[in-house]
Amino acid sequence: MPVFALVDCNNFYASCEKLFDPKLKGTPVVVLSNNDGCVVARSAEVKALGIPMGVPWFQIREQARRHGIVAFSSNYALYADMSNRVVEVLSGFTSNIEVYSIDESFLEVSGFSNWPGGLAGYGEEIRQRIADWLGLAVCVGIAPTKTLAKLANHCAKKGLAATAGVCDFTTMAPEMLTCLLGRIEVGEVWGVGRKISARLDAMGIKTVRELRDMNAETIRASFSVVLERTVRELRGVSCLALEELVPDRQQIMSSRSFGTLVYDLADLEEAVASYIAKGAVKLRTQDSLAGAVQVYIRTNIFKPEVPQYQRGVTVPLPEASADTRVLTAWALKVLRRIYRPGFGYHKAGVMLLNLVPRTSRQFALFDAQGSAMDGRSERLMGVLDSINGRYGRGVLRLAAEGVDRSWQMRRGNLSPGYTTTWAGLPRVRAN
DNA sequence: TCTGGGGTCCTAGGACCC
DNA sequence: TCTGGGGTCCTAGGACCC
Repeated sequence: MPVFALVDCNNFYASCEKLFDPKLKGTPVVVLSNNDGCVVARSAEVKALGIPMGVPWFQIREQARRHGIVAFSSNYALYADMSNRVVEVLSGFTSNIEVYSIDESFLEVSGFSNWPGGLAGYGEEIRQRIADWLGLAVCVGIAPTKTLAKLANHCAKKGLAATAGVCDFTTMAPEMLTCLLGRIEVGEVWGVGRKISARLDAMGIKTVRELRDMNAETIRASFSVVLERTVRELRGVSCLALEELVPDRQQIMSSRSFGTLVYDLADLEEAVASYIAKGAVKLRTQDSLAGAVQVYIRTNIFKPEVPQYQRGVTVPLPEASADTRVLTAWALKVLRRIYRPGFGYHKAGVMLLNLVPRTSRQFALFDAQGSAMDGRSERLMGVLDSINGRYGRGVLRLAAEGVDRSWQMRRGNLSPGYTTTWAGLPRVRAN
C-alpha cells in the first residue's frame, strides 16, 4: 500500500520575494502576473486583509496603497531557482519524488513509517530542513492517496487537526477523518473545480464527506470517469500513481499580452518571432520536433466597446522541425495571412503542435535537399543554444525578433535576480 | 491606463472503414 | 414492407490543474 506525502510551499512567490529583503518581514506582499496584470500570490498579511486571488491589480491599487501592500512583478527566474532548491532538499529524503508544480511535490513515503515520530515526524523533519536550509515554509499532507494527501495538506495549512504544518491521515481514527472531511467544502477537492462544484452543490453534495460517500457508478454516469476516480481516491483507494518521469510535452505554447496596444504588422512579427524562438528552445530541450505551428492574435477582450478581431490558424509543416529559422518562417507566413490592419492588438501567441521525438523523424518525400538531410541545422541550433545557455537567453537571436521591442510586457516592480544574476546577488553588511 | 500563461485529459460527434 | 453492426481516427469543446 502506497503512502503519499504532498509537500507544498506556503505563499510561494510572495515568500521568495520576502526571503531576500528582511525589511519586508511583517509587510503585506503580493506578486503580480505578467504585465503586472493580476494578483497571483499573496503573503499571509495580504490574505488576512481579504484580498482575493486573481483580482486585477488596478482594481485594488488604491486599497493596496492604504494598507502599505508592496507589489512585485513576476520574477520567474527567482521562483524557478528556489523551486529547484526545494526539490534538491527533498531529494535528500527520498528519490521517489514527483515534482508536480513549481511549489508542490509528491513523495512516496510508505517505507518511512518506522521513522521516529512516525510519518508525521518525517514530515516535521522535512519542514524543519527546508526552513533551516532555504528559509521557506512548507506544509506536509500525508495520506494513502494523492487526492487525500492534497486534502491533508489543506488541513495542515488551515490548522485543521494538524500540528505545526503537518497533517497525517494515515494514523487518524476513521471517525475523526470522516468528521474532518464533513467540515471541508467539496470545492477544495483536487479535481473539483468551479463548474463541478456548482453541479454537486445543486445535487445537495456540499462537503468532501458527502462526495466520498456517493455511489461511484452514479458519479461516473452523471459526470465522468475522472470524478469517479476522485471518489475512489477519497475512500483511500489509490488510483493515481506517483509520476516520477516527466513525460515529454505534447504541445508547447508561448504567448504574451503586450505592454501597450500593438497596431503594426512589423511589431507583431517581432513578437511572434520571439515567441517561436522561446518555444523552439523548449522543443529542442526535450529533443522533439514540431509537425505544425499555430499563430494567433487578438484584440483586448476586456474592451468590448472597441472593434474586436481575433484569429488563429494552424499550418502543418511539410517536414517536422526544431529549427528556429524554419519555424519562424512558417509562423510569419501565417501571421501575415491573419493580420488585419486597423485593430489594436493586445495579445499574440504561438503553439508548436504534433510534436514527435527527433529520433523518429519522418523525412519529406520530395525534399532530398532539405535541411533534415545534412545535419547543419542541428549543429547550428546546438551552437545557438549553447551560446545563449552560457551568456543569457536571447544574446544570440534572429534579427526577426527585433531590437527595440516596444511591445514588451510591463514589469514595473521586478525584484533583482538574487540567485540567478551576478548583479542581483544580495549584499550583507556587517556592522 | 490597467484584466496571466501554460498545460493535460476526457467526451461527444462526425467521417470513414468493412 | 423493409435499410446492421462494429469499429477507428480526428477535432472541438469543456473541464481541470498550478
